[in-house]
Amino acid sequence: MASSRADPYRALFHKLAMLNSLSAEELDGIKSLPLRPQRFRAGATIISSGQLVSECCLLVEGYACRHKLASDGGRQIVSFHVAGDILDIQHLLFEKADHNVQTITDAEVVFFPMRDLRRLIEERPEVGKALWRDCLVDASIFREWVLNVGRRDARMRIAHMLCEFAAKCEAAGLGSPAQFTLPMTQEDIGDATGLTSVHVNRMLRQLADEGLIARAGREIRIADWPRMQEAADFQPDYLHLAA
Amino acid sequence: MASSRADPYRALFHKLAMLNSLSAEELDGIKSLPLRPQRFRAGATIISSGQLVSECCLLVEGYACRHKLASDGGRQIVSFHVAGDILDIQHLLFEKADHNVQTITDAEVVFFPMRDLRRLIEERPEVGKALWRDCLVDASIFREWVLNVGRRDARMRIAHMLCEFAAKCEAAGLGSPAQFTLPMTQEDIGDATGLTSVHVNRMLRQLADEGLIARAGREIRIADWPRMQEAADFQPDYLHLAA
DNA sequence: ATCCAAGGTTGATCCGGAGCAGCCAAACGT
DNA sequence: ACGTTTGGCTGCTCCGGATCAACCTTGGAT
Repeated sequence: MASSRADPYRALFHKLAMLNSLSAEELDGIKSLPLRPQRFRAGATIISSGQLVSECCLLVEGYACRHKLASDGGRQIVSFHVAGDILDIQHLLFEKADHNVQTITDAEVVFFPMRDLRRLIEERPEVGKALWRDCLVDASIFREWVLNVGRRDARMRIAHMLCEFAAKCEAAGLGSPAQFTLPMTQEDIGDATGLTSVHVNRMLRQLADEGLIARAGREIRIADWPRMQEAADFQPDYLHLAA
Repeated sequence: MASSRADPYRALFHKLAMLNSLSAEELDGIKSLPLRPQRFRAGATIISSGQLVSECCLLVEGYACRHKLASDGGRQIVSFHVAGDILDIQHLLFEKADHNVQTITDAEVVFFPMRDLRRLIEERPEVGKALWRDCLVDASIFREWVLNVGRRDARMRIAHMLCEFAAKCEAAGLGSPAQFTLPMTQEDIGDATGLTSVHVNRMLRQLADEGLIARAGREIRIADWPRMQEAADFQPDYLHLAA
């Protein structure tokens, strides 16, 4: 990871540009928001469930996830995030966090005061629309995850999770299905798919044995992307990457 | 079900009033939207995945659900809906449906042209804020469902689903945990919780044997609400029913 | 009054993934 | 260079929930 600070807006603007046509004034509006950068170590908790939140958190570099805890202590990851993702836009309208946000790798984030963001949205409704759209994509992904953990078997669940992550990385300019980094542990993958890390390990091996993926450390290569999508029941429509 | 048409706004305004302080002008703006009422039989499909949608669908009476299909034909219900719920607000910003909307009972809905709704939101940003909030609540519920199907055992999953539905019904003025109607079949409950209808049946019996619920036809009574919430790991915060 | 279709109920068997245990390899701090 | 920690890997056993198969109940339709 680079030791110098990355441009905090690059990844976000790259994402916004794909789907929304924001004017230079609107982007300047975002740039003029006061911000507070902060670095977190891998595994650090950025936001805890129940906490009152008055800032909006943008992931600038690294990887993060959101998760909830069951009464028996079981952890369910509900989303993975890459640079450019806003991690808690829901606090624009809710005071209290209903889930946790945690880093997966060392990460750099910036915080915007929610109050200033609200004002910007009032002045520049197009910015609000872009962020609203982002919420809707999030919700669509959650729906797909309900399907994934509710109705697919272990092998397919993991294949699907890999496809989605590959697609997200590609959209963020962090690689392609043919070559990307899988930053999370097998334990994390288990917590995202409702499986144990032991079983994740076996399924990854099986996918590799089938020639669907090739692993080298944390680098993953999917040689035959259409075949992998088929095996994963992955239809990327729900990511709404195209307008 | 009453044969005469219900006031299409009553349930929606009841819900909006709980969390948003919309002015009379803003509510009148909603009332002035052109609308097209339509009745559907139980089990009818209102919106199909992949379809282009240019109207917004409000459930006025009856019950509905949203679901996705896996490649093996398995159905995963991702949400249940009661009167007052908007069933597809995401089409405000997405053209194409990424999941299906289906009635559970005979139902009455009204359609608003999305174009007019967009215009209203531009003129009355508070209306947009109220709808945005609704999307965020939806997303929060999806996250809880991921946890439910990913990390809870069958008994708890069903108990949780019952608690959530009871809370939603109560908020909509359709009963209370002490007495409400469960309109869906055990097959539906299975499709929502990632279980088979056979196993749903056994778990419902078990919950009844434990005295947590009492069933009479499709009427459910939860005598000891705190004990049931405990058994279900149900903490209603994620529904964001309070401001 | 009778038929029939849905949905609810119960029993028997099977299997996918959990749980447990232990080992190995790489990365890290000192 | 060395111990320690963290994550990856593998074998074995067990169980929760799926699957298959009937049968029962209820409510419409005729």
